[in-house]
Amino acid sequence: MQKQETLTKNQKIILDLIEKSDQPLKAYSILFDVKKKGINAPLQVYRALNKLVKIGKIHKIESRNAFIACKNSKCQIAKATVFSICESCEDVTEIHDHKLSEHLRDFKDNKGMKYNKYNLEFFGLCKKCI
Amino acid sequence: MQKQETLTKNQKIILDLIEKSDQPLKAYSILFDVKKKGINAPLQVYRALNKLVKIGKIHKIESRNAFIACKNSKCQIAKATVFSICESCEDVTEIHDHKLSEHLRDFKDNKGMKYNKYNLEFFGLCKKCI
DNA sequence: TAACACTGTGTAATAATATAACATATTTAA
DNA sequence: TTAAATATGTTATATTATTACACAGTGTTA
Repeated sequence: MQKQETLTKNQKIILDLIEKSDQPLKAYSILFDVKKKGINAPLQVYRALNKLVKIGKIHKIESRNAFIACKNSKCQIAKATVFSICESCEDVTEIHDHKLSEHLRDFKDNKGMKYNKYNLEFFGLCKKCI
Repeated sequence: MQKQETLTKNQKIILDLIEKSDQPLKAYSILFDVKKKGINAPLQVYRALNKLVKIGKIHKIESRNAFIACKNSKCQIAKATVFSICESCEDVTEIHDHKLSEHLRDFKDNKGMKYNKYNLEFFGLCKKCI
């Protein structure tokens, strides 16, 4: 069981917006969209985004500087993310593959490093774009 | 056998610099360092970086917006990269793990997507920082 | 209750990362 | 030897993200 986070007003507004989109949103496009709700400055957006990432409600697509909601409602996994990204249409999908997750979770390098997180991004062409 | 790329002057200058560092360098720190060699503008740096990434001589650490040389001299693998990143000292190491590479290379999602590239970043604490 | 830590807010300014647009030069290939 | 492709140099600008400061709310804890 995990502590149920209570979101603040700004965090809710921004999470709502991201959850309504099935594709990643960029910080300044979020800013544009939430101006009508009284969020005026980049920092207000980034603060909310950082918090939402931290608690696993959204993930950052590092190669795209964009943020996508985690569809896995029970997801506490801010720490183990896998995405597929179409380089043509930029469609992004989060991948939940048990075997792959296991493999990555159990991965040990030869340097004695202790991992607590990973992010994997696959690139290619989606069905539509092939 | 692969076509041996001939690098231009700017590309060589920037590759040299990155190869001399065992840690990732950021574009504007590269710019600062190569100003004495007559490279004056961000775009000159980014153009060289993009080319070097494309031919696999360097890799971009997406989560850090930084560039590291590929130590694997035979590396044609701009397309399959794995890194370990220490979140305390920011030490970055490229990982070459045959079994892991195989697993990732062979990964198929359930959406019929055709992958041609992936990037995996592990985060944690290195030996020194534990 | 007051003192404190902690987290969040709002605002302005600025830093850091990256690309567009244009004119020109060099290299490669037909 | 012309055309296509790639690279250069420069200026300006777009995009992404943080610093710094003043203050407000919430929950200890003493």
